[in-house]
Amino acid sequence: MTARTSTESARDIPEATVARLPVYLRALTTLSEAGTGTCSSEALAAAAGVNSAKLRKDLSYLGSYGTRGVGYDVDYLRYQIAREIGVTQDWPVVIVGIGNLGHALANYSGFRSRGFRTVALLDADPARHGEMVAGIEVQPFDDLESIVAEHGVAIGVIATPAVAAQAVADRMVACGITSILNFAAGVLSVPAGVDVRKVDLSVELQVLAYHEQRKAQGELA
Amino acid sequence: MTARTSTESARDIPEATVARLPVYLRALTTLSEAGTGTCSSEALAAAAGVNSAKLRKDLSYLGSYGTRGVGYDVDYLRYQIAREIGVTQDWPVVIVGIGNLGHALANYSGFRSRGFRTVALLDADPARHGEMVAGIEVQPFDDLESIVAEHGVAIGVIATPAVAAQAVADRMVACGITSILNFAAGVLSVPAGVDVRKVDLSVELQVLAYHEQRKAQGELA
DNA sequence: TCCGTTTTGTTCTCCCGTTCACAAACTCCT
DNA sequence: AGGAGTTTGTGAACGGGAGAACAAAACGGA
Repeated sequence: MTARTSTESARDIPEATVARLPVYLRALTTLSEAGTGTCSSEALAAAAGVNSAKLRKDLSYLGSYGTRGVGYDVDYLRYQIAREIGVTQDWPVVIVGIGNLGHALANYSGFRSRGFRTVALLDADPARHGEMVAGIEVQPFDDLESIVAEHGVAIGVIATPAVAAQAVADRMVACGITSILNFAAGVLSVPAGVDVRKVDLSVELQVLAYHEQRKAQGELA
Repeated sequence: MTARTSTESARDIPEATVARLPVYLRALTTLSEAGTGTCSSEALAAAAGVNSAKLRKDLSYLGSYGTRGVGYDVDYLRYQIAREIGVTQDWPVVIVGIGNLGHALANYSGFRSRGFRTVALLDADPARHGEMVAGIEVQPFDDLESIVAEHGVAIGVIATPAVAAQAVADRMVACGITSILNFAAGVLSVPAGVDVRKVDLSVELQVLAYHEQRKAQGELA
């Protein structure tokens, strides 16, 4: 899904593993807050909802952070995963398109608590400019370039209607953004070296509908 | 991701293909609206953002709906895919948790236009009851059972805080819902036969952060 | 110190999904 | 009617990820 064409680095962690690391991170945070100091791969796997063998294999890509016969130190492992996926540092993020979804994203606490700082909310509609959302003022989309330059933004979020998405993406790429999270429908085309991840709510529902339909067919057969 | 333990049916379409069918469906709709009557696998694949060989293989699981040397009839193929994933019929949906995200979901036009009808918005907070969102009144969560029974709801959406999610899922399952779209953080445990799909916004950003960090490391190496 | 217990890290095998490559099938032109 | 040109549908090779199984390593008790 995510196009990777940039430079290869020493250890490359499988894409499937990368997608699970944030899940482990969250499980570890929960365990830590519950006062757990050490946990086995079995326990952590249960908390993360995966197979323990898969968990151990995933962690082995990062290094050897466990102790045989004992398990993993929760806080230590948590730090190692956070460092590996880069959430120990602070990532400035720009959100474009402050409709219903943009509002929800701006207010979503899960971003800030995980190292993502929303530095600007942009919208092309002048009627929205000046509105305060989640303590941040909505600014004109044309301010994109100056904001990206000022804060060194590398990650952009697109929450606009589908028709505007490609134009927004082009502007983002032009001013140096290299990672895009896209909530708009349709396919974005971006140059090599730019990562795009897409979240499509209606696709998720349609997949559920397919399985639901199959269940119904099975019953009357 | 999605646990499938229900009855196996005649043709089983690979999970990866099922996830792409909605994308093809959208591309076909766009083509149809642009007045295109026929298209090749190459053209459709470009519109959907996939490899043409993959597209043809995916479509071959549904049947043989193309014509060699010509391509696919846009409207005919669109109908076939829609029928296969079950969006020719109307799916009643319940949304639980009418915070920022719940608002966005209730207002999201992509659901209704794709055969999903929001029949109820539920929230445990009495302060929200009676509020009109997207033309629908927010009702108490305790009305879940009666609403599900009345409308024959099979699909539920969870947009609550993480702490409430498991309890909501349990109630949903107890009253007959068999497909859940979960936006809350954390792992849901449900009995076999119930499908859960999870959308985790912060996981998506963290995956981007990982790749972004790698790009940065590559530059200074 | 030595042995049994626990748990990690890793190897091996299997399966699913992707991609290539090509034969079959259809259209159009002569 | 026949041949050239297109495009589908699919067989086969390939690569990556999932899970089982086990050896290596640490701990604890006698």
